Amino acid sequence: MPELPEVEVVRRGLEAHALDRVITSVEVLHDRPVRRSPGGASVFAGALVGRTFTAARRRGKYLWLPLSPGSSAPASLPMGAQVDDAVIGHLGMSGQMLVQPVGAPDEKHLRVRFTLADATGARSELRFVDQRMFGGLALSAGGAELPPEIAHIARDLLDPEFDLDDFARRVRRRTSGIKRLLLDQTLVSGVGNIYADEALWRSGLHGERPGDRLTSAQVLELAGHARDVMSQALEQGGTSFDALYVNVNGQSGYFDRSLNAYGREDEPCRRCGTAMLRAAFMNRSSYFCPSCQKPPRARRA
DNA sequence: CAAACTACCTGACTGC
DNA sequence: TGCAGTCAGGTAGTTT
Repeated sequence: MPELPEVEVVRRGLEAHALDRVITSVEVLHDRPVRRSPGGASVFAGALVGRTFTAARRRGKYLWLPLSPGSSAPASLPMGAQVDDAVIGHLGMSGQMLVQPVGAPDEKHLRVRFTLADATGARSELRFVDQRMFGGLALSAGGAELPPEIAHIARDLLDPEFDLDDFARRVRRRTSGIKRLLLDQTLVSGVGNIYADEALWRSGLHGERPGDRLTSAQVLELAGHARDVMSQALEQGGTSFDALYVNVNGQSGYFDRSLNAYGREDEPCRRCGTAMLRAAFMNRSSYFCPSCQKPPRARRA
């Protein structure tokens, strides 16, 4: 499951292999991944032919690819509606962006195929592959700046402009459990279930501790741990786009070697030896050490 | 506004 | 062997 480090690897791969090439054709093999694109598959494909991706940018787990100028807005949209300044992408649970030679066998879950031609005319394919289709691609009027569709997504912990003090202030105004707040993309983006559990374990905090019962220092330490876990994963992540397929499938080795909390039910805590627990949380699981991460006392009524 | 819930997806796995 | 059930989980949308 791609989390922020994996998405950053994908962004770098796109930057290296998908920019400054003319899109000569777009084939949408399944409608669902373009479900949020205005006008659907036909507008999506039609608007992109002849255009060029000019950059690969990221906010949290969202990617966007600004486009070279187009001729006009698609006729099927209302007058003045402009939707084709960038392509927004999200990998969801199982999405991959692959660069393949023209004619390489289709992946089982290939959803969208872009054929690209470089200045010499040499062609390649950019493919969006997504088994479970939580992810998707969409046209946006956003352009080079943050597209409006993802304006609600906060900066992430690897972003030099992330405002730690503001984050701590906002967390400490909330009554929800800290794990829920870590996963709230309007407070901080890019933290998924795995890294949330890791950061909480490193901080010795239970995920149900309410935000307003944390000190500023605790929030700052937690954010630091979350940032460290993700930057370490990024360092160990793929170095070449060829390795991307492996990385995006979670086989980079990072998860096997470096996780201290996620997936370790009944295994000894690497700090104190106590058996780790698993608890149901938001239709998924939380893993924690019951000794290092004490649950909060019930709030007085 | 904040909080909490559900829907969306497919495939691997488990138990009968 | 098959079939039903469970689990994985990010985000948008709805409800309270």
